[in-house]
Amino acid sequence: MGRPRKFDEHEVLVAARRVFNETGFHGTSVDDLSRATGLSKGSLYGAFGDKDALFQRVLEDYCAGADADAAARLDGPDDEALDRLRAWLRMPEGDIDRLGCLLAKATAELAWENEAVATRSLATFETLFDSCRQLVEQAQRAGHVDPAADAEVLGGLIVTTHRGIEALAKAGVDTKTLNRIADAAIDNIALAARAGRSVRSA
Amino acid sequence: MGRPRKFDEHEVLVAARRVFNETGFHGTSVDDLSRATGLSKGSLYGAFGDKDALFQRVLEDYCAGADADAAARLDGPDDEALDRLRAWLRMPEGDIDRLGCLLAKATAELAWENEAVATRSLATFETLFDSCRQLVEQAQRAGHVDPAADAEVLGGLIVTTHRGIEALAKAGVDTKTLNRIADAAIDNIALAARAGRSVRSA
DNA sequence: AAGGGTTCTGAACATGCGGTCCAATATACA
DNA sequence: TGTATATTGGACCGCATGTTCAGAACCCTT
Repeated sequence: MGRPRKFDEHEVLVAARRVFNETGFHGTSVDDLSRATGLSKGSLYGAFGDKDALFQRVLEDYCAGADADAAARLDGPDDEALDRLRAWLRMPEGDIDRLGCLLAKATAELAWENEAVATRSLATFETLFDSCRQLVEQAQRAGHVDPAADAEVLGGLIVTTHRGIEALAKAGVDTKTLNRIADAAIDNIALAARAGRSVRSA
Repeated sequence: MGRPRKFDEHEVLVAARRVFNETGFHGTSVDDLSRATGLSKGSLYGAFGDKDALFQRVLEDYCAGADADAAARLDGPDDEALDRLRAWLRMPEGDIDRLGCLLAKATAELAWENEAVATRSLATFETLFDSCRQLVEQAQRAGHVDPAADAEVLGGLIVTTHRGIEALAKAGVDTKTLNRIADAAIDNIALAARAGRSVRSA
């Protein structure tokens, strides 16, 4: 009964995400969203509620995808774990559906006033922490990272590097430089397997 | 001649920066700025021009300070260079006047539409790259980092880590975790001095 | 003391925003 | 085909925003 929807919900969320990514939450008007999604304002409100609710749906959709990607990254032989981490850090060719984009807006613009946004963002970050920790552990089992190293901290370091790369990319640093940095980050972690002690503690 | 200003320009810029940092550019109304600075809206417009111009002044003021700090960090003996980098990466106790704050807003919200903002932000990032490269070179001279390592890439990696830490801090990751990550980042660079080769190239 | 020049004040303005509503339309079922 | 139900797209409203302006306040010079 009743008329069925003419649009695909997920596609709308993706289109909306693109706009939010470009112009931020407060910088995006509902008219912008209407134009980008092809839905009229009335439809948007009918389907998703107000602008805040729509953003939260977009964020949820995005975080769910990021969580799934993080889980998928765990699949594979131990001796390729470092390569998977490396691939994750390097900038994609096609360009920018990187994690940080929306989360950066979310945490920078909304987290301070919207608890739900803050909570959801942090949850995805913790998923990332955990997935990176597990990948480091895989690399440890493969003998690519010092088994005595703290996998949790190294995993955190990788997430941090990822977020930093994304931030610098947005600031305009060129891809080649960022990819060299990504490689260095992985190489340094691999190197940690060999030495095992810092200069400081020596 | 003429009536003298009742306010200190730099103080106004700092107050404005604090507001921009909290609520972002589009999320901050001129009334907010008026309240925070103690200046009436008319005065703000008279002294700084419109909102965009004020933001650019704030950014310039902030970047200049960041540039100066970067230069100051270069002063000191070579064998303390790594410690200076470590201190820079660790979260300050007092809290958040960190670099990334305003630059994050600037690049995330305005860079895409305001060329001047993008240019100024990138310039400060390149100052940072250079200062970190020099610090790594100091550490190399002190024997704390492999002299054969690429100081430019390692410097870039440190800037990246710094930005990542700042991003995670904003996302709500606790300070203790972030400081462990900061330490690991430095330790890994120091370790690079010992091994010198990555697992990959082995 | 008077005048000129500059700044402050606060109210007013035009614009664009987020949010709401509704008549017309399209679909599914009986 | 007819009826019920949802969607649609645009018109509409109240409000907050960025911006401006005329007049008052103030300092310096003469």
